[in-house]
Amino acid sequence: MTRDTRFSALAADTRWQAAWDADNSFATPDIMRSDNDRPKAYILEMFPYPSGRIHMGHVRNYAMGDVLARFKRMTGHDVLHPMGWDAFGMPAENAAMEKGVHPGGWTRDNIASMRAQLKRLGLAFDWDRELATCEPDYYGQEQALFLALYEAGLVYRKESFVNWDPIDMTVLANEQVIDGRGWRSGALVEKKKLSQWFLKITDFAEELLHGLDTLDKWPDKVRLMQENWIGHSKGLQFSFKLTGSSDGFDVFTTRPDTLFGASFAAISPDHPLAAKLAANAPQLAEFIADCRRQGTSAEQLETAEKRGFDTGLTVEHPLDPNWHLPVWVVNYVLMDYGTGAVFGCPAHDQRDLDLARKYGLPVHRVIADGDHVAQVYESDEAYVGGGKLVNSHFLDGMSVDEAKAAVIARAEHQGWGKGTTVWRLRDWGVSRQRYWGTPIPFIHCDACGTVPVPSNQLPVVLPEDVDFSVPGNPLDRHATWKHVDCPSCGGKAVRETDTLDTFVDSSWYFLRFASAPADKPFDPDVIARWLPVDQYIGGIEHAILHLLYARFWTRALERLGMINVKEPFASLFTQGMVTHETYSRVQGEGLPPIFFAPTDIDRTGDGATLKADGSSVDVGRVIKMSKSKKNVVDPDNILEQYGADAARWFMLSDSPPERDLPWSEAGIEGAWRFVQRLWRVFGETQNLGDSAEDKALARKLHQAIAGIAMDIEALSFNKAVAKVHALTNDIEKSKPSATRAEACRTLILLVAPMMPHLAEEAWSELPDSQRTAHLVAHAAWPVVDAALLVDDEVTIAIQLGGKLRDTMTMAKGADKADVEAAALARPKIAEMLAGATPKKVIVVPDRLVNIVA
RNA sequence: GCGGGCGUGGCGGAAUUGGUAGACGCGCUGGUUUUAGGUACCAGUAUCGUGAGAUGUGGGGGUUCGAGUCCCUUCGCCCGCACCA
Repeated sequence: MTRDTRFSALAADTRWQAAWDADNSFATPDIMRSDNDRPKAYILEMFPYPSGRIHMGHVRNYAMGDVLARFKRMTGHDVLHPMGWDAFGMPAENAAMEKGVHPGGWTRDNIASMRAQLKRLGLAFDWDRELATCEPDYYGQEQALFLALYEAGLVYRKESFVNWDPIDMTVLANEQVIDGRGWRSGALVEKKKLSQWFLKITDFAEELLHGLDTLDKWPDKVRLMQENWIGHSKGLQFSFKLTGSSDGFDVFTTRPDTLFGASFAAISPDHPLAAKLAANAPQLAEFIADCRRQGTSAEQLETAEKRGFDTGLTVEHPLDPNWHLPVWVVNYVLMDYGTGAVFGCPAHDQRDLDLARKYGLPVHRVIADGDHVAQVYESDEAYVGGGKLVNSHFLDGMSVDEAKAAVIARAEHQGWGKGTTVWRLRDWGVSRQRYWGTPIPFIHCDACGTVPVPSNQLPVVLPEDVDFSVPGNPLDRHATWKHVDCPSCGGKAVRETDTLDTFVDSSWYFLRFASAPADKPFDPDVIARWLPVDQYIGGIEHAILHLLYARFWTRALERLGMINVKEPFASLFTQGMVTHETYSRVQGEGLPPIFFAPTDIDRTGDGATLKADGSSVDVGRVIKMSKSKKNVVDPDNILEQYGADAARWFMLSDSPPERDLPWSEAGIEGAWRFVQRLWRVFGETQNLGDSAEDKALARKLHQAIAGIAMDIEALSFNKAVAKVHALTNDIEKSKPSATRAEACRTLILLVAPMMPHLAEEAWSELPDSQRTAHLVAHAAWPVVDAALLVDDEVTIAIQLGGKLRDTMTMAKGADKADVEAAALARPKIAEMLAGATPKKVIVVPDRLVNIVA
């Protein structure tokens, strides 16, 4: 049989994808089978939103999970590696409005084309477990879970603000608010209060915080971000009494030590007192209305210029009844945090200082900053560091922590306040005034109030006949869907027309992947076997919200006794983005630059020209691939040109997986050339040459087997790739031998998780006697000969005063004294020492000798 | 603004976690093979210096026999901020 000198990637991709399909190679084993003694591996990548096309970020994410899943299969695990679709969400409704298509049809078409793209990558998914959150068999079960949480008292309704577009008469997402205006209408966005559904995630604040301690296989940065997000803080809650009134309001502070530096009390524009005062004060009402045009995001609130309105009221200082502080309504105090009111201490809080300087309020130092102790505070930068208390009566001389404790103790003793813990975490608002989401299974009845939909009437299915020609929620104006009989009294009633936040959909999909019975959300016994997910892989942008919500949902179901796991993801890996340089040309003053796609560009040395006319364009920074900057590379073109294995290989090469990966034409071509190079090496599997053994190569082979396995386990794919390169170099440099032939055969297995099509092709060429399975997909990872892992000689560095001067080869494990003597005996070293006796000699076994002269 | 992260040759990065900085790849330079281009193969490639050598991990300072790694400080870039997914 003659062998092609070139590996035909396209033909191999098709052939082996068909073979895996026919063989059902990646079916999930029945984990409940009675004789099962294999370890399990649940490998999960964050499921994608079906936008229509996969992008390189997906390719990278799924290539990583795939390598791990295939590797785990080779190392004898029961593997669950599923794929599905986070299929509800705004883009489908936007498409409906812009193109007149139905969100369902648009979404399902997108799923079909993205599924085909993923299949072309040769990903080892169990497609039988595919799910889409927009299908009633999924969201119906989600409704059942939502009702279970409701029964358990974890769901409630309250009034809350939304971004309201007064022209389009619709609720906007934060991303639809640009510079305070609606993205379509351009209208100034207002905050509007609506009655909405909430999940009591705050009930779990403490658990979610302490649970982080058990997640030792999560990145520290993610745990830290979640810790800060949950935001456990201890402080003082106390009441300010309004001067000349028995009324007052509560404030919370984490800095009770600075109480003597107070110069005003501040309440949120959304504080009840502000609303009460505004009723008789048109200017204050106008100020509050103005604040509500700021939008709802914390970022907008905190970056906006600090502004305030003096209500004219004053409150008594709790430590000195004769000291009166003015009460201001300020735009940076959040109603959702603490009590919605604070005292302002400008010297030691930047926001308060900004406000004080703007309105000429007093600024008193109470914490000494080194030698600076004067009460009058001059700087425009607040001092937030530690130090001794000054200008603070009985607190003078104490440290910040002592003063905090002293003030709290006095407040508790005198009865005007108490030490309190507050959480930054807020309850999760899950209401969305939109069509394309899971209907919230409730019915509003004038007589009975808000009534859950009885479980035998689930799922509440979204109506298909909806009209997107006018803005707003089509469910709300649907002619028939919302009108139902009350399940309780049988009278006329209306359905809840809000749908669930799509984060709810992604908060339990990993359970449904493991077990998806038709009549209930999941089977707890099966969940008990598969969960937790052994390796979860996704973008760092999900570090807080998605991951926190999924943890909460899992704990809530556990509290309800529905499952027995507390933490859904045992190990988390956050991969970096795929980036590309940008090509642009300025159009003229005031105009945004025009961007060009990489496919329209010829890259020359340090510049770039347009293919169409050869004119030059500017090469811009390397940034995340995005449609608006046109710096995207379509995976389909790459697959067609180079095949799946080259694409996968490039995604895994070079950049550490947690860091960004800059896509380049040169890079993918390099990967493609390496695929061809391996193909040639795989042609040497039967070339025994003259010698039977090549000890040095055997050593390198076994070091590679062990090293690559370790790197894959650690998801350090770039290092695994480097080791494959190094072994390939070693094989090519060595003379034909039985060892070399064996190394070539073993190399097939080593690259199989990363380049499965090439591996199958090479594997199929081996005689049956050299194959442990008919497909490499079923083959076992090669066994390491531990005796070959250690070298018997090591190179030892010789330093003089920490600078490298010489190296020598010694037997591994050589005695310290021998190593020292050998180093001192080196002619170069002796010459440099010139007979002087070293002060000190440091010997690091098998590593180096440092001689301090 | 708040929270988190990253920074090493022309480029992506490696460095057994305080012990020979630059593995491996890309690119580039020179050469061989090929009708030619591509492919493939061989050699070289941190910087300065003819050399011995010196310098070098964003900048500055420190700890240490020894720092890319630890500490302080500073600059730049990226991610998240609760209705994007």
